[in-house]
Amino acid sequence: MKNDDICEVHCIHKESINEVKSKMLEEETFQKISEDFKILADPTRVKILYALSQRELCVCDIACIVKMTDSAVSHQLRLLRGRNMVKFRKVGKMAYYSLADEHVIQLIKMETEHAEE
Amino acid sequence: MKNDDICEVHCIHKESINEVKSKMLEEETFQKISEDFKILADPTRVKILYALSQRELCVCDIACIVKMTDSAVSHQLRLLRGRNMVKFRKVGKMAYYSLADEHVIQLIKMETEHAEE
DNA sequence: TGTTCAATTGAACAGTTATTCATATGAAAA
DNA sequence: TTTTCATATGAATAACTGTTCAATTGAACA
Repeated sequence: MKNDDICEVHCIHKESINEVKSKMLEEETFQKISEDFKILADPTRVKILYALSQRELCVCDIACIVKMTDSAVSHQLRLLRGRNMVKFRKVGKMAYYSLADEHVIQLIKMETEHAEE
Repeated sequence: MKNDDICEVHCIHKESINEVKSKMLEEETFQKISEDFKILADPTRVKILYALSQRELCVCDIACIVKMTDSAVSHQLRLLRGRNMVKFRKVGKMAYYSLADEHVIQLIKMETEHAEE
């Protein structure tokens, strides 16, 4: 196996490595976690989510609030929809979006407080 | 100003917009928040931080644990150092890294629990 | 002094991503 | 039906990012 080879030769602290290795999470879990954070790694998306945490809004309103084109906002909403982070209802031509997952807002609020130091 | 123009013509819910707009954070704050999350938007960095939350480790050990080359790990550590998320002490040729900010681990743990549903 | 080795660094490459622009959809109003 | 308008979408572009590779640094030891 290649995994071990990387170390076997040069690594120094075998005990530390084994101890920490045994506590590591699944590869898949780390992947999932970073993918979730990736959603919040863009200011436009954070703004959209923050705005939606205040109240339900249509695409046009969001675009106005976050100062982006309708198209750009729509693309981001599509992404957020795919992640089940927002939901929407159609009324005529318009689409009203709202938060589907309050969890993200907790993360954002937590980070806001930490940033304000 | 261009900011208003985007809306003025077509936007529908002026009250909603004004209400939400007044509650929005500073542009700079959103920028800062998303930059912080960007750090956690990569599985290798999450693994490194998680490993360091278990104990102090040298570059070589980390490389072994996260299954990456020393070089790749060193590049990421440089980035994390720049953000004051890790600190290190030199002992001879080796560099022992540890967490400088417990806050990130809280975020990761929070996201882990949420991911395990 | 010269060699070895952990760590660092810069340049290059490949892969990803956010925005723009043009176009399409589909519902309401004319 | 035809036009209008909110939203959605695909393709293209530009900017960014993570890893690799080659080379360097600097400490320990022969």
